[in-house]
Amino acid sequence: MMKPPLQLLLTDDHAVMRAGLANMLNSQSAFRVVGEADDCAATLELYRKLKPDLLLLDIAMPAIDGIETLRQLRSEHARACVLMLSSSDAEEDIVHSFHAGASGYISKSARPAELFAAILACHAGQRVMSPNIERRLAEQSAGQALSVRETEVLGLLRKGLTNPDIAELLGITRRTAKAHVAAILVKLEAADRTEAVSRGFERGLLKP
Amino acid sequence: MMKPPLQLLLTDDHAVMRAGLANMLNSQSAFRVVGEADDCAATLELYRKLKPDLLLLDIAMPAIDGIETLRQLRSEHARACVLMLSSSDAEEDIVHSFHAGASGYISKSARPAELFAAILACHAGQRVMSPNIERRLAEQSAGQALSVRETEVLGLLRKGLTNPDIAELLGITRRTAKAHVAAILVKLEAADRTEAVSRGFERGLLKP
DNA sequence: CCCGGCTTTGGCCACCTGGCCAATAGACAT
DNA sequence: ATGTCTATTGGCCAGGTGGCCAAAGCCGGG
Repeated sequence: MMKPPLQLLLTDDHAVMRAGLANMLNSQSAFRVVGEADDCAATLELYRKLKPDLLLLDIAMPAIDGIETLRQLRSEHARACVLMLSSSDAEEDIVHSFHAGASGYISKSARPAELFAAILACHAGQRVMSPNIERRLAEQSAGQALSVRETEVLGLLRKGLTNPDIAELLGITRRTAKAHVAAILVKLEAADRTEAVSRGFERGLLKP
Repeated sequence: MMKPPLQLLLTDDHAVMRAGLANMLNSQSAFRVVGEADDCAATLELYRKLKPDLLLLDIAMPAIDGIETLRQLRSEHARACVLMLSSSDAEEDIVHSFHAGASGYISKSARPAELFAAILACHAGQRVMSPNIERRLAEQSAGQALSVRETEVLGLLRKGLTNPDIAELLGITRRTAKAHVAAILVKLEAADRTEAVSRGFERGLLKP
């Protein structure tokens, strides 16, 4: 006796990836792709309509990224089962995904069999991670996390703002702006604000 | 009477993408995926062995990226037909791809039918680009290209080096280093070196 | 053969930067 | 309640930054 296939919803802004993934998953009797979305709005709409067993959600998307999409979905469907698909493996994405309520996180570098297993495990209520992702999380937890304010300041540094600029924009003194920058430099192990921004991109704190 | 299917070689570091793509392409009678590679070395090796009609090559790869892989392949097989697959659509990648001898360039956001058409057109000897990529190239040619030296300096800025640091490293005076930085700021329309680095990431001049 | 771009170099100056000293108030966790 | 973390603020200073003036040699395309 066969179980009915799992109903899957796919979200990825790359049509080629969606089509390939759908093709591959549908060739497995355990899965059935019932819908595809290419952005946040379509995902929420299809989720309401289709009530899939699991959502496969790509992290990197233009405008509203996968993490924000996940947040919005969660606020509506608290028990949704969502497996994040990542290309970057930036540690920030992983941490944020789980904070936003992801059920699992798997890299696109995973072999198909690993993906299948991840979907099943995820649906069975387990927290799923690619082996190499677990390794990364462990080794990189050495890097301090930026506070909310610091992340905000990093975003301003990126735009080329000086400390006085930042102070005015945030309504604080330039001394305080300077303190935030100093904290960022320490936490990102950067020699100056320029290297800090570059580290921001490397760590996924900043998106191109 | 059917033509024999086109023999395709697939290169992408993401196994999920490869498998999905292979699945999709093989479901078309016009195509046949004869090999898959996940890095530069495997690509060169399989190309020699299989002599495919066309190589579908992903741009973004760790260690040796698609563009460098393309260069190496070209130096060996001058007439190879290579269609670049991109996730980023950064203009730098596109320009460099064609410089390195790509036959075509298509975004992963393209619909499957567009991909099929691109493969056929590419094999027929045409230069292929996604419509939205052509648009980008036109509108962004406004941005000046960095010279070789300037690109080199941008890479050093990213590491947090000061002008004196750069001067010493490159064996030039600090005045000259300063001149290069100034040129970079103008061309990237950046207010300071920090914004320049951030622009570098946005434009694909720098890779995370 | 000439034009244009790349690379190289000098000095002057107002401004910004990051390191150093130390301290207070609020939030959240234990 | 005690403690840790965060955000906030002040002044001093050596050194780096970016804008401004201008100009030379070299190389490849027209």
